[in-house]
Amino acid sequence: MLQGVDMRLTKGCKKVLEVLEQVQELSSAQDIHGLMRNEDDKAPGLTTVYRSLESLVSAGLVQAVALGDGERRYELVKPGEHHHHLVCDKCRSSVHLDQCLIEELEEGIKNKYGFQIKGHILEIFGTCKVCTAK
Amino acid sequence: MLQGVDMRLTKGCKKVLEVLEQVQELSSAQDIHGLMRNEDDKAPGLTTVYRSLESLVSAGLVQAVALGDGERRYELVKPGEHHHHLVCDKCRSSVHLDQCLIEELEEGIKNKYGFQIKGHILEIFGTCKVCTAK
DNA sequence: GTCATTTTGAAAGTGATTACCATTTCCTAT
DNA sequence: ATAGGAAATGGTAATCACTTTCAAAATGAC
Ligand SMILES: [Mn+2]
Ligand SMILES: [Mn+2]
Ligand SMILES: [Zn+2]
Ligand SMILES: [Zn+2]
Repeated sequence: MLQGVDMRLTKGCKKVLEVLEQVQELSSAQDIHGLMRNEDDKAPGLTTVYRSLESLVSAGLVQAVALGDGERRYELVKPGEHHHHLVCDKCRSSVHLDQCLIEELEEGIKNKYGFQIKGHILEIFGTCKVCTAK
Repeated sequence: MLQGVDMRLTKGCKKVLEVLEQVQELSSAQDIHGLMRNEDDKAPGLTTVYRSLESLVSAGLVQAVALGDGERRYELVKPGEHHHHLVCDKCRSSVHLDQCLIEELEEGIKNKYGFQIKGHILEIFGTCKVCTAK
């Protein structure tokens, strides 16, 4: 899983990866730190968690997700890939979409506006199937 | 322009609308406040600017834009409508897209995932035509 | 082992946004 | 016009995620 990853795998990074493998929800830095410290008082400090997440995002192993509330979330991704979500207002669960809807538009936008796309944010909010049923 | 708008148009709101009509860039609450205070020491305070923006967004006259940095931006929109942007990393200018790419997907997502869409965020980053030319 | 480099983490700092709360303004009934 | 209650205002303090600082601890090449 970490084949050919071009980065120093510090203790902090390894611990963060462990936690992200466990929970498969979107987790904030503080969530991750809290989970670590629950089962080990000697787990990395919050600063290290932030730094590790930064490294892991640069390396493409983790993606950062902006939900528009001031709190960034993180999750494991297939190296170098990314995806978007349907986030439920009620239960905060999220459906992970299997394909990016934006990448296929890059060519058209480049042609129409002369704009060179380098990144994007896209998240969809609403009510999930389970919560609608209630 | 304000026909049939269902909200109390306070002094603060009017002043905010004035500023947003002038600048047609995405502006933060603090930008707006700063512009007001530049030309009038008695202009509404920052708290009022935030409150006014909240009302105007509810009324559908203004849209809030999340760019993923912790600072919300605002801009006038055609009442009840919204749109998305191509934001240039270099000069921070933004192209306002004429159609929402997500709304047309709502039906498909509803059918595929049983997810009822209520909102979304979508912003695209990169380098604009002008900055690429340099 | 020695010493330079990297990593770590508690505490302090930052910056946007929100909560408080006392004062002012507005509106309506008399 | 006036009194009184509701709404709006604005300075200050608080909040909260995140970043910076800097000194101590871990690492690793020689
Ligand atoms: Mn996901
Ligand atoms: Mn716009
Ligand atoms: Zn995408
Ligand atoms: Zn849209």
